[in-house]
Amino acid sequence: MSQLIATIKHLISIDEEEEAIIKSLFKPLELKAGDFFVEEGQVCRYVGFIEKGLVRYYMNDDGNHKTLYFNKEGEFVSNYQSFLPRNPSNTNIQAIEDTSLQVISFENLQRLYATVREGEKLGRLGIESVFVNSLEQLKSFYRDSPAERYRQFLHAYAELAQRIPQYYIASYVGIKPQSLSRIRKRLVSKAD
Amino acid sequence: MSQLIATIKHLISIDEEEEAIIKSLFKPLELKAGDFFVEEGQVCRYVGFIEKGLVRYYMNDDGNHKTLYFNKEGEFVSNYQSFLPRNPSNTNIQAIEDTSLQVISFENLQRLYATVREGEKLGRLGIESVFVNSLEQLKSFYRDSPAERYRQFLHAYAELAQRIPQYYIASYVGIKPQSLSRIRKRLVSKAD
DNA sequence: AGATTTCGTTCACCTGGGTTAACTAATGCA
DNA sequence: TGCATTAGTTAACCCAGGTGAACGAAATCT
Repeated sequence: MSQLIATIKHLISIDEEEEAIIKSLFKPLELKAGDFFVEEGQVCRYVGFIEKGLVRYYMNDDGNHKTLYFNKEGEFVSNYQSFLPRNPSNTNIQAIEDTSLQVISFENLQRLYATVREGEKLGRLGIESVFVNSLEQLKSFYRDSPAERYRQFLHAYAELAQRIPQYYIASYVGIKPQSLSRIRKRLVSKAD
Repeated sequence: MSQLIATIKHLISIDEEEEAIIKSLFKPLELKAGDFFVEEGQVCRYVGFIEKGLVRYYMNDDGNHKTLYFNKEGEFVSNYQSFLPRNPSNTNIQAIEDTSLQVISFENLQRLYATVREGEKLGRLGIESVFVNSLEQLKSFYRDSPAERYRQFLHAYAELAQRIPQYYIASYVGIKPQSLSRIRKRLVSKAD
């Protein structure tokens, strides 16, 4: 919980009273590896803050799982496209490892907006960062080859590369595991 | 201006007084074909509503222009990633045709939020729709081949295909003009 | 109208990711 | 502990898009 408060304090100023309110609005959630934070067809009921663990977003392309994103400890997780308008989700969010979260419901988030002075700002910053991430990822598809996207993934998530299976990384990069193997081989021979 | 009001009424309820306020907060802007709504490095100062004409978003990938999106009459246009946090834009928005807009500044948008009862909702719906579009586009890169993306473009923007040069469409689809020519030829031969 | 640039097409050749399949190593399970 | 499944690698072949160049048709300029 202290991690969550620290992260929020990086984004907005809160006093002790507000800190107490925020703490009362979140509740813990534990996911085992393989459990779902949201599943396709369900409405995403929470925004979660990951204290420990790792989740992946993926969509189902008849049978094929395409990995869209990862979130790790210290980050917020939600399908805002489902959470905000309260529509059924068209993507899945699944724990890759056993994962501990603090989650806030839609109703409690409205309370947070109403009672914490910079609450709305917090919400806005959260959405903005998700939005910017998705745009950056889109731009990367326009700009970069799969090999380059893999290189950037390693660069941006060096420590995660150990915890995420290759075939999820391949999927995130937009290619097949066999192709990622090939790319890795090419990178090693070009070793720098 | 009446187009703008009609579009807003599709999204939220406003009374006559609010309608008058909204009208007072927008001002007209005319762009000649080739003019910029925002240019890289500038802060995007407006959200615009296109009354007539057509714009494209593109990013500069050292010399290569990658087209990210199009907006036509009846749609809102802005680089929210620059407009909201008031950061310099990393993309360009350029008129493809002579374009007539009604634009609202950041300050006036805050006034709209403050004085129109469902103003905040209007803002939220606007952002949400842009966000959803960008996610759908990202998913399409994971799911679909360039040929399929072109097919979907024709389906979604049938009337625009006449007004947008091929090489912009190719760029939007994520391929070279030569490849788009090839794809078009394949589509014709498979004619259905 | 004539000259020039821009746009779209076609072609030949190249390249990198997809596919299928085989194999090994690691992991999970009984 | 041993067996079965899953994960990662390699290889051969295929194919769609990239590249560079050439060409004709439009659009633009003077």
